[in-house]
Amino acid sequence: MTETQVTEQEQIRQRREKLTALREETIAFPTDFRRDTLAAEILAAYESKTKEELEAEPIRVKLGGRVMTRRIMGKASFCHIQDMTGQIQLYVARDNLPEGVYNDQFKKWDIADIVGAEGVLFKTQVGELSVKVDNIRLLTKALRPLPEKFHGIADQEIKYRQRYLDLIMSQESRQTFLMRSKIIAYIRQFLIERQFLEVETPMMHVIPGGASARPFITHHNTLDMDMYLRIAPELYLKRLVVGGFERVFEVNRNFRNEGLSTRHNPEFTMLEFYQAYAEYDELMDLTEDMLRGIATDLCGTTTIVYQEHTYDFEKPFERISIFDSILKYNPDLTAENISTREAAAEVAKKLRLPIKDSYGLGKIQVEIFDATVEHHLINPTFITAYPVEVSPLARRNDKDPHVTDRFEFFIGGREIANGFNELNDPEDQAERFQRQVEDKEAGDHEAMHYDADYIVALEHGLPPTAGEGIGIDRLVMLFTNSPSIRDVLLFPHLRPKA
RNA sequence: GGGUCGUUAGCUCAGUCGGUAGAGCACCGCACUUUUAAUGCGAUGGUCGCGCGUUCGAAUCGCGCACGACCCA
Repeated sequence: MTETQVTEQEQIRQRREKLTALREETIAFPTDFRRDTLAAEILAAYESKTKEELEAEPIRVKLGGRVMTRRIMGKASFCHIQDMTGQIQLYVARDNLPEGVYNDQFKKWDIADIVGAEGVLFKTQVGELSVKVDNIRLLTKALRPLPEKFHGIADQEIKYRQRYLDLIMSQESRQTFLMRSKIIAYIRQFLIERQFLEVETPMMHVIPGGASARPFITHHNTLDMDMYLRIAPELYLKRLVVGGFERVFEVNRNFRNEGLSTRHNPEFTMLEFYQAYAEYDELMDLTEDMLRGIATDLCGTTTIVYQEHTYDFEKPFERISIFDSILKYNPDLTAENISTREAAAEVAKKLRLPIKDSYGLGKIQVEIFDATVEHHLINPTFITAYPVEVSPLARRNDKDPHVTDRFEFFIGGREIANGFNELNDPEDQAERFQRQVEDKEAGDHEAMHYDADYIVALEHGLPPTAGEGIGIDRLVMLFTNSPSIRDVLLFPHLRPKA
């Protein structure tokens, strides 16, 4: 006996013994079983049939699934099996099966085992559509028991670390990830219909760019150089627009070396898309259409409930500049209070915000916004006209050179999207990168690098373009009423198990 | 980084004032051919998160650590 077998719990040991016996008499893990239908398909098609109709015209089915419950009553049993669509009840009686199968096989199987069964549909005394089984096989022996059937898994840690158990046990959790898949598929279709081309750009960057964030560092052995996991695909996608792919998008992972929280995971999924010959207000329209479409087509309603709030996706979303939003939510402030660096710094000081000497007016305005406005943005809201200082890749506004043609989108006090007219002036971009390098040298770890190759691309000519990024995880949280980003990530990052 | 709560059987949870570790589900045995949290009877199963301390004696009290959840920055 090995070390593990000695310490193994009794229940696992018993199952392992059954597997050993199984190996001796047959192929323990057969692969030749084929099913011809699924639990939910059967329920959808025959639920409405009466007991008599099912008896008059017997319907044969072959199903595979995991045994979730078992009620053994001597020579007959009921059990529910679960496949990817849901559960259906099997009626397994000794006299309906080939000689010996019931006593020598079926009764020795356990909850969690995976079986293949065939038989005819019937209605039980209380009217549950079930399968009267006349042939059943064990397909996969499960060596470990399932969590308690009634309460399921209460420990969040187990739900995250052993997601497969959560998926087996929780219909709600399966629903969330089904919805996630549908949302992403919807977005793909939505963009492809509008002539966007889906592309894949590098995950490993020599210069991390496209966002303000600390990157993960990795190392390429052959080239003997450090590389960075991407923090955003932006600069590559815009290179593609230079190349003539005038509408592109990518849905994929970004990596940011930051803390973990209910809203942050080190790797998260971002949609970025770029449309030449468009401006940012058109992307706001497109974003509204997309979100309204997800609500209508996938949720079946424009009224979205998230935690304690209800959102109406029917109405047009509010659009307000960051400057005006500060005044709106700080009635004691006037335009003068946030129009000069000196006055704004005074306001920030009263709010006890940490303001560094290197911060200009724009950065201070954004700090005030983050502290006093962001959490108020419960209803879907576009905040526009972000300062140039915090928007190193966005095009300067023609009328007000202090701000950019940019917006961010908020729901429930959370940032969901960020879009702007792309800065396609290579000389302006070079100056902005230079400014970022100065910030980095001054100690700002999140400041951008100077990407000379990207400047060369811009020098070849980026057509007038608007682009946007949407945080998919946060979007899925919204549409699945999930309080934590971990609830919408199949395998969220946790601290290593002790 | 700070605060609050939690960690006891495979799972869900009790555990009184510090005095031999409890229940339900699961599992095992017996009975049971329309059950569905099946039922009835019986049995098995424990490094009480880890470490140190207080004490005649610690799941219980104290300190530290680990992990998790929530809130705050």
